[in-house]
Amino acid sequence: MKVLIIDDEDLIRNIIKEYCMNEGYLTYEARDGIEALDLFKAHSDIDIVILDVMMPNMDGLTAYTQMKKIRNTPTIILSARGEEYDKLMGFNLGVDDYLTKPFSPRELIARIKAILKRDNKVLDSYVYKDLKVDIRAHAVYIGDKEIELTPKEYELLLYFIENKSIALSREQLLSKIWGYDFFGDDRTIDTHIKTLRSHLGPYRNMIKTIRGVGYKFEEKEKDLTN
Amino acid sequence: MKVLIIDDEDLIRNIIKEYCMNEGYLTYEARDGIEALDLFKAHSDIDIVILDVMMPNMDGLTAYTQMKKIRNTPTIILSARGEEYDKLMGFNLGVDDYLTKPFSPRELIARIKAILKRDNKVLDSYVYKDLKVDIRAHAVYIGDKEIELTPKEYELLLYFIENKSIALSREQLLSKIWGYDFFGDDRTIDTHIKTLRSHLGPYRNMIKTIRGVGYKFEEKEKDLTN
DNA sequence: ATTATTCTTCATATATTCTTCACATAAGAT
DNA sequence: ATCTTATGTGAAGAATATATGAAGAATAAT
Repeated sequence: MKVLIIDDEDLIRNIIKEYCMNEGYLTYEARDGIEALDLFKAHSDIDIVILDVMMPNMDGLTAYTQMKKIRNTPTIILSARGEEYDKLMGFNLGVDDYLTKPFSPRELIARIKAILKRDNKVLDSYVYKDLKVDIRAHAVYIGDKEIELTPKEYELLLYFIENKSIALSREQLLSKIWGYDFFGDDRTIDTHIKTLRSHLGPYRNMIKTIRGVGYKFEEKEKDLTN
Repeated sequence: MKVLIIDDEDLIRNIIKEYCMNEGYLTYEARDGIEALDLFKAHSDIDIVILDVMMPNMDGLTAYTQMKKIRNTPTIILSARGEEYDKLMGFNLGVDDYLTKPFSPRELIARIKAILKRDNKVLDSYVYKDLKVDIRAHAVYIGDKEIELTPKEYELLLYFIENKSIALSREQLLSKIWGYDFFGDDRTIDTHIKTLRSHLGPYRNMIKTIRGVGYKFEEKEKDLTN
């Protein structure tokens, strides 16, 4: 488990770090939003983010917004004041959890565990119109007909679903699905996208090409009538 | 219901015993792993084992290992040490439940009940078309003809039935059927799948291969017409 | 101890999937 | 409109995973 801790106060960071290490989690640390974003971009294997809203350079909410654009990683937000809570709600951001300082580290660890646990069995299934992905069965259906996907296609589709409406670069897809130790060609993605699309049949347009960037999965098929 | 209580502390043993008797369970008691094993061997009607990890002569985990070799009886492990490490190990070993001392006897009873309940709701027969598995008789039929399965094949089939429509990894099958202490090759599963399939004859396609993952048991034979 | 059965491993065969490449097509830029 | 660049696509060989057969090891039965 890898935790990204973002807080400008050394004391807080260290306490959190200690507790995380105690649980056997690996930690990355950042002092502000800029650092945090760099780390977040560089390490796609981060499992959870712990983020202080009050920070110099780039405030927590901005950093949070940016990170969500890159990847959908569970995040716990820390705040010194209760007022910030309203702000968060105002943003209507899908924050995973929220803690006000001062908090007990035990409480934090408990919440981390809860989120990671919840995350491990995130969705049992995904349904959009008559496209269904049953994760326990490791199967994909259109209507009641099962469509056979290869391992890579299945993983791709799952990753798209977990990150719907987020533009994903080829780099990102490679590192997340193929692993950091893949040194092949970017364009191999294209071929898998091709076959995945063809398997998705009428839903092929849910995978949208973003020229110069990569691909994005959206819950609306492009209009086929033109 | 017969409970084997293994703990070197008389006090703890007696408390557990009291509560068990209150529930109408019969109890066997052992002070250490050696005694426990003797009792366990002698009484094949033991329904559940409650085991302290810290004991003289033979420690709990060793005793646990030995018992698992003899029979697969649900086990609740007790530990005085709160370290997460032990807990994790416990769970990885396929223990049914885990409690850290001090625990409330009520909690223990609740867990015993949960396990026994889970254990009892196991179906006593499974039927699909003319494939019949009579669990009480430990026999499998296709039509009227009994098909002879080896122990591993039978356990595999049963586990598949209990987890139908769920993708099962080789790891999972190994740890559940072979036990956590099997250090052999993953691929030995394949061979058992092969022989089980061949024994299942016309139903061989109910065991579906999920490439890159493992196997899945489904209540529909793969369509052979295409 | 001997025999029979079952389990595990290994080598090989087969099937599927992955990757790359070349070329076609489409989108933006000039 | 043309050029440039990025993506789409089909095909083929490489890489990988699973299926299978056989043999020795382990276990249980006699």
